[in-house]
Amino acid sequence: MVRTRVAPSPTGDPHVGTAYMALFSYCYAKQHGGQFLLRIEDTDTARSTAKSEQAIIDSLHWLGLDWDEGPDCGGSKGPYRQSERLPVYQEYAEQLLENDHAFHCFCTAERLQQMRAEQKQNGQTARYDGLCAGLSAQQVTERKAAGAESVIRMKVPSEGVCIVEDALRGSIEIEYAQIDMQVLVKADGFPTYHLAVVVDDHLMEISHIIRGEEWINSAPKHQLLYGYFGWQMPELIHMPLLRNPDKSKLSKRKNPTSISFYKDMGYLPEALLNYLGMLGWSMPGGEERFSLDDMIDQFDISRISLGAPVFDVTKLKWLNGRWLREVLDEDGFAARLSEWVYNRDKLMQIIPLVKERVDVFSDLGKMISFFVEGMPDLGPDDFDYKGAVTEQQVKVLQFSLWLMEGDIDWHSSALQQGLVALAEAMDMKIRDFLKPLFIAVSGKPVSPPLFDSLVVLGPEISRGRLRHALAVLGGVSKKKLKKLDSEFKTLS
RNA sequence: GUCCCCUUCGUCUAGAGGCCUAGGACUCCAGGUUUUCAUCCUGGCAACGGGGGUUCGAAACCCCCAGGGGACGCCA
Repeated sequence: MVRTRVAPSPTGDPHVGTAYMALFSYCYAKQHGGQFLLRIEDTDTARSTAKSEQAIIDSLHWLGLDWDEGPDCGGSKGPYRQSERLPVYQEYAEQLLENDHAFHCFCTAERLQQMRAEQKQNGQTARYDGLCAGLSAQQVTERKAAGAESVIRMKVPSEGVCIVEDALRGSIEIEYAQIDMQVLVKADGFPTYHLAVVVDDHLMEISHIIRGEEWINSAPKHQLLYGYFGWQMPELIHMPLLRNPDKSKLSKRKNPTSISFYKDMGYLPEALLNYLGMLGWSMPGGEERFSLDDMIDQFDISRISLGAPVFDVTKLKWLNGRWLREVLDEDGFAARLSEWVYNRDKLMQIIPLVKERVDVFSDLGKMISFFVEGMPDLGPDDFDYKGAVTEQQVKVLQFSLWLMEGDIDWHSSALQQGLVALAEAMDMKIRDFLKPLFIAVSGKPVSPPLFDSLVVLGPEISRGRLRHALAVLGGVSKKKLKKLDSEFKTLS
């Protein structure tokens, strides 16, 4: 039985890279008549949020990548949220300890940092030096009794070569000496990714792991753990990483990476999926427009190319256009359009903002057009008003963007509070402060109330517009960004 | 720095030793259709990273180099 999974961590916006892995995992499972599951990897207590988990679930459902088992729908191998499986990991960590495959480690962060720095300086791979590996049971007990914090690390052979099989690349050889004695259980008692993923994939009977290439280097650790437990290793399929136009790993600083951004911009889920499918994979017949079902029918991992593809929004846009005009008839188009923006929920959000400002319906057009625009059509001239200082505007926009990228509740009052506080910290009148934001967000010097508008637009589009405005104003150099960053930090 | 992965037009890709004077698509340019624009159609620009092998024959196989990317966390 083929069983695949996608296992995102609920930190921040749901990423197109997650959708990419989910798509390939889904296709592989479905093609083989197997199951696809969703597991939430929330073992990082500091960064995981329920909000993010919900956003991931919503985004993947929007795309139509539905799972057979998961935290929202249950299943026989649950729970599917790692924070709810703590006793399970504890049991297996205990087992490793008993069989001498793991050990307690009391090293401090400072010591580890120093050790790594020295190793790197000596041209070695940074790796735990094994100081605590030889501690006796008695020593461990004593130190614990004395209240010392500790973690559990896995043991790794000091010699030899580990060979992991990748379904796309064949054998990959990595010397054990290169492999770190990974922490398996943190001081807070939570497992790290490495322990949790192995235990869960085995218990959930995952047969094929489709994940990003970034994981290749930790595959030996996982294989070692499978060996320690006496479990069968699943097939490994490492997908190439999606990249920014500058070839670095796809990141939100350089490219919109959030699935909801594309949803809010008015892309069709079918088109996004289709585009993701053509990155690193192609239909045997060379068709560029294909549906999820087409992909499942024709899927074949031997058609995956290994060069990491650049996520090119221009081509995605063209593809979306094809779906819009070639696949949808007029009824379908109308249905999708109202689903996107002219739905009742959205209108009910917008109406309170414009009702007082309108005499006849025909006044409405120019007032609300910015709610349905992607990026407003802006030029530097639009920021040229009485008393305008570009330098200052850039600062306002960049600082506001950072504020909005932070952990802020996307509600009118929270946004108002945050921005007003920022204006005060910058010693600016709120009116002057808000002006460039109005222009950036609405494309006009006047618009319905800003904070409420931001809420209607949503975080993705709002941030996108601020970035767009910054670019219109000439962009911010790396050097300047650094300077602004330190200034921003002193303010907040 | 150490280790790992990758390498065909600017970008996404086809290519499983002869069908390759390397095909398609996006972008861009030129032309046509269209009252405008868009769509659509036609055409054009543009690539096998370099060097060694193997072979009658290499974009494809092997080796070296270079370039790019990734990993080196009590993040995932």
